[in-house]
Amino acid sequence: MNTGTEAPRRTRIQQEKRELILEAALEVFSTHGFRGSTIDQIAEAAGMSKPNLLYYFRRKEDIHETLMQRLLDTWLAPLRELDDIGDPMTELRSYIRRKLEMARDFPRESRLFANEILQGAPRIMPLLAGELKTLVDEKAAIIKGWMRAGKIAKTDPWHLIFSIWATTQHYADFDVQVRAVLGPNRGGDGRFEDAARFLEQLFLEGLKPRG
Amino acid sequence: MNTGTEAPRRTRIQQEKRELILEAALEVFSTHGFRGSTIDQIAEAAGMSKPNLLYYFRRKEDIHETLMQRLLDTWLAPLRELDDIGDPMTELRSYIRRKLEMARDFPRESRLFANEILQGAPRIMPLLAGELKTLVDEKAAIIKGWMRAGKIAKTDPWHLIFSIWATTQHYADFDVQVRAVLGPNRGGDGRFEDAARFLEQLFLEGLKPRG
DNA sequence: CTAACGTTTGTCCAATCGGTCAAAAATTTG
DNA sequence: CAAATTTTTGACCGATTGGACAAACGTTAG
Repeated sequence: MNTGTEAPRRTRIQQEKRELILEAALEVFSTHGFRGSTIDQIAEAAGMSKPNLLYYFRRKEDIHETLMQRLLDTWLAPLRELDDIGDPMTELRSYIRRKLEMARDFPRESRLFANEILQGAPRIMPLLAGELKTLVDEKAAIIKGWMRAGKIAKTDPWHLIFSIWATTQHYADFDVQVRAVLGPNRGGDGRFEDAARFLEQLFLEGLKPRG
Repeated sequence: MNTGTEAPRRTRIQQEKRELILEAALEVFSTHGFRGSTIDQIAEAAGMSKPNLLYYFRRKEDIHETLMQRLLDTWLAPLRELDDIGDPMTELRSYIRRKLEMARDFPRESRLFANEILQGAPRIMPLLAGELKTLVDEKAAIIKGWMRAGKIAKTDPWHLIFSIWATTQHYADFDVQVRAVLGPNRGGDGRFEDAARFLEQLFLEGLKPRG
């Protein structure tokens, strides 16, 4: 019976339907949070009946859990890519760029994550204090090395990472506010390029007037 | 009967109980969002029965609405204080500091706001595109004046404001993650001072190594 | 005292929630 | 084809939701 693979064996139709449900759930969870979302909403968004959805995911939590697991892998990929083989300033700049691109291309994933953290991270707390902390500490050490070598200004590497997260994810999580404030002209598709230009200058040179 | 004040006349006990409810609701709404919170939760947190709570606020939405109205006044106060009578760089620095202090002292208000925006700002959208946009445009003009005068580096004033919002509010909205990553030692009460030091340097000089 | 008014609560309601289940329908297998 | 298996659905369940309501309670003014 066992096909030999480790993952739970699923038919082609199961794979497709599960994917459909996860796509719908991402849409719903990211805009209403976990408790604010209903199975009916997700089922309707996925174009199937509630019992049918529950045939593929037995509990509401299972959908959310699967979604979060996938999210964290892709979400931390940019940070994982940060290493000290290249020029430090270039390395940081491309990390910021990649992060901003993720906010632009995967805003729902960003909001899903933000919702979870905002509400106290009840479902991923161990991951934050474990895997995430380890990764950040590791990258902070690299950055600290750059500072010691005089390649970038001496400052707090952890808060530097926080500031990159905050500024880039802001364009996904607070997108409604950003667009409302920028208005129809400046708030169009070009806003991400404006943001990229601004962030590059901010992290590179700050606001002190140039000579 | 009328005391002469314009506000709806309320007995002393009504004022107190309403305040109690709003305090409890802030706690609950800020951690579970609007849909994720229940009247029972708020009533229990306020130490009264559900019907008693509904005697002071007829609907769940009324509580949330009152909370949001109060929030926006105090929330935008720091930005309102920004004017061009002082030294630009000092003015910006103290705005950042005030904003960070608000994230430290009023994290629940920050999260309440973040929850609302994250979910598409269904209840305050007109305010964002109206009052908020007007205020930001006004301040952006002041900042632009500073840039023209060569007082600070030329860049996008709107995205500058966004970056200040993002970096400061991050310490309230993502507090759980910040503390988890920093760990018990660096994540203690001193984290806000570390953040203040870092942000000051970031916005002042950026990351380019100093000569 | 009593009447009037403001406050509090127990009880109830319809709607919605997450989830179950048996049976129908569709698909795959022999 | 028919049997076995997988997929889909309608009906239903207990729990929880936001809210209504009348009765009870407390307080104050005359």
